[in-house]
Amino acid sequence: MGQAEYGESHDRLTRFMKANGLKLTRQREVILRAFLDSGDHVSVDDLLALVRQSSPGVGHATVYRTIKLLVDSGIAQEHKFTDGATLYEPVGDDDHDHHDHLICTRCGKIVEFENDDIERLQEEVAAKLGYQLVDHRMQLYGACQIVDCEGLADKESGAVRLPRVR
Amino acid sequence: MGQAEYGESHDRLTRFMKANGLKLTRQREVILRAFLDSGDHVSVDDLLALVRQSSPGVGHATVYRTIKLLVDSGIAQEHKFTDGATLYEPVGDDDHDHHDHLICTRCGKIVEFENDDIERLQEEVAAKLGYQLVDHRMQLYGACQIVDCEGLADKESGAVRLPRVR
DNA sequence: TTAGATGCAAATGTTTTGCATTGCG
DNA sequence: CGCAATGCAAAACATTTGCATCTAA
Repeated sequence: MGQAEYGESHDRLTRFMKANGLKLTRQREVILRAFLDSGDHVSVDDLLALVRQSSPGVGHATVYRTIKLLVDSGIAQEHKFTDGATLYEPVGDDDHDHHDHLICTRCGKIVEFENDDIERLQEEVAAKLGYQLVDHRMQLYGACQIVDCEGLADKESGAVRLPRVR
Repeated sequence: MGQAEYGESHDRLTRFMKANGLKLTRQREVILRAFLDSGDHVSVDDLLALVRQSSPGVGHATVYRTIKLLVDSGIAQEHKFTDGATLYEPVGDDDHDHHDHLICTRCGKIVEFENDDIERLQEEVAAKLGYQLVDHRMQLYGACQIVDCEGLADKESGAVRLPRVR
């Protein structure tokens, strides 16, 4: 989210590659571009389809391997929802980073939100139990009251821009 | 979790079966007993192994099918963590129901906790976005400061009794 | 008796891996 | 040139399903 630009992410990827003795291949560049163009919440399969529009020869194993690289280099974020394949979204360049998801149980639409109070309480809980918080997953599942929700196809689930909920 | 007793769960299962025109088979009783005996956070594979100690002939498909029944009848709760198989735990008879998990990133130990403030905030967030909250998943991943943690085998992850964190 | 349950094997869907070949640096 | 990356096919997992057989009610 947050309109990650290609150049910036490309630089980041290049740096990551260099730092780890990896190579910047044609496929990796194509995958990166497709990933950033896609917007958000794509599965490896989605991404493969996008990539193949311009580069039909790319194998799915390459996409699996590359998306992991994007995660490790801080370009992509991984989300495992209750079912289906793992989804990935670009990490924002801006400050909207710690967000969670609310998934509509009727149409599968994914809404992103952030709530600093919850975030803070999570830290507190972990600390009180004697843990150093490393990561968290929070997903809310709910039915939306909006009319157009029900009609949405399962695949037609565009995410909504970050509301800041207080 | 709240020491679910066999008799009680058995009754519940019987009622559920009757209500849905299903049958209470030998296998289902064995699986139920093994599940309750196990304590908590078992995978279908764990459960199958337990079941086969007393009933070697049971097939894994049966366990998959039965554990779903236990979930539907309110005896078991399902948890999908970041990796590995889905884990199940008995639902407590007592009032400790809405709890979440903190998973140690070093040893995999699962600590349960409940925090009403977070719970309330989740409801609030959903409501403000126009959703009726149906379910939620919250998992904290952290490294514990306790000495004996590091040594624990990956499989040796016993869950700790519900601390109420405020 | 009969609808539902079982056990097996096979199918599914997602992700990983082995390996011969290709290509970046 | 040499090591890493690719593409393919196959393997690895977790879970589901088809089907002939069994069994609870």
